Amino acid sequence: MRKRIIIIEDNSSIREGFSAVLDTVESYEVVNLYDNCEDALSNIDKDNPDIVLMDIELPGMDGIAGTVRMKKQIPNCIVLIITVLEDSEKVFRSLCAGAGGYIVKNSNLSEIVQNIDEALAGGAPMSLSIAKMVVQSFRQQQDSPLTERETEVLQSIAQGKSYSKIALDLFVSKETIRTHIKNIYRKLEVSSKADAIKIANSNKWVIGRPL
Amino acid sequence: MRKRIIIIEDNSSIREGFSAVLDTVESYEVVNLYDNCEDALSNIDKDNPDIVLMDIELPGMDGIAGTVRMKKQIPNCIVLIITVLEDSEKVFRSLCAGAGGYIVKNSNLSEIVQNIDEALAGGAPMSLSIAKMVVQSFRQQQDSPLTERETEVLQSIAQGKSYSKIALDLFVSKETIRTHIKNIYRKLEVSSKADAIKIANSNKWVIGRPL
DNA sequence: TAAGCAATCACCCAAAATGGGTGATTTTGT
DNA sequence: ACAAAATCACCCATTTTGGGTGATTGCTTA
Repeated sequence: MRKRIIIIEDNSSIREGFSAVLDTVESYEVVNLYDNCEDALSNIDKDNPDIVLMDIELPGMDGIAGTVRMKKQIPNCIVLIITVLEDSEKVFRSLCAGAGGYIVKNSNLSEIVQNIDEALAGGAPMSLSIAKMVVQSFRQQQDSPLTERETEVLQSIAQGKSYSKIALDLFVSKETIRTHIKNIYRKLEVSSKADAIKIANSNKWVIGRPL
Repeated sequence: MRKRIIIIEDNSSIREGFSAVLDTVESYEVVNLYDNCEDALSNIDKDNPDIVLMDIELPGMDGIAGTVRMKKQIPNCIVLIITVLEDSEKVFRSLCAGAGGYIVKNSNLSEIVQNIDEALAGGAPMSLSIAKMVVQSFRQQQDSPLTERETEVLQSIAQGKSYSKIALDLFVSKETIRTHIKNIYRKLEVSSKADAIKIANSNKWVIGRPL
């Protein structure tokens, strides 16, 4: 049976281009084209796609939120993100949202078909370059102004712990933790937990994920 | 000039095996073998390695902490983790710690040499399977008991924001946020921010990384 | 050796945040 | 139409937080 494909992409050239290209493939059937998620979502049951090609940058609901809803509606469909490999943050978030893989915008027909077939076959349709990019984005920077202990404390703050709890966990006095916090605030030039976490995170001075 | 290599691995068979194999390569020089990080660290300046092959599971300081200190001592050296591809959590953490790549324990000579040469060449010596595994570990679970709004609120909590700040950001009253928190606590059967974050994180009900 | 940094701890204070309770209304989706 | 979700309000006591101004110990490095 031919695989049903829908394309959600606001750039009409790219949208029509992909569509034209995919329609030449025997085993595919492009059932619908959309320039936004909302319309696609409201037709999703009728379209009943096997594959969704989704742009990340979209007017209204973006491709990440769209992916979440799409997977909720029809969990068996595979969402492939159409990307230009620029924003590793967005790529990462769409992965978390349940995207099944990627298609690079300037791919040629055979690459696109290969990606889709990989996805259909259940393999992880993720190119090495994308995986590397995402993983790369987790590398900790080495030039943090924070000491190891301060990083540890900030990490605990990011886990929502109170000063007292951190003190217990690190076997020191609450006052010691307070001192560390004060030093962290001074070094990062902030005066609240949220700001400290934001600064430290954007500079990758702490590990992004609570472990 | 021959590249200086040290191997840190507590299993003597693997350690000696790698050493023997690498010594047959013209461009490599295995300068030392260790069965723990501590000894390796104290000799690091003398050994002055270009490449460190490091096991993750080690007695005493583990390979992740070892990687951090190693990179701090000699930032230019490349740490390659010797792994059996089992624990995606550990793999992820070693990436964050600054590991430059991976070598699978059962690799044959040509694979090992290829990985090391890739690392030396500055490429990211990471197999697709490892990258996939790590990225996979970030997939959000779909069966969260939390609503979208509640997830959003918990996410903000994990960013260290106060109820007032969250209320401002989401354009609702502080009381609304408090209600959401109460519902979150009830659903997760906890009664503190830290516990809620811990539960939600271990079940991947929130995206692991603060964005 | 002296200076500097890191890590530890203490006490003061006022403002803010938190957790729990008990309500309510409106919107949304099925 | 019913249930779930999202919104808001006011009560209460306790804890947490941020800022200040100290101090001691140990390590490193100029």
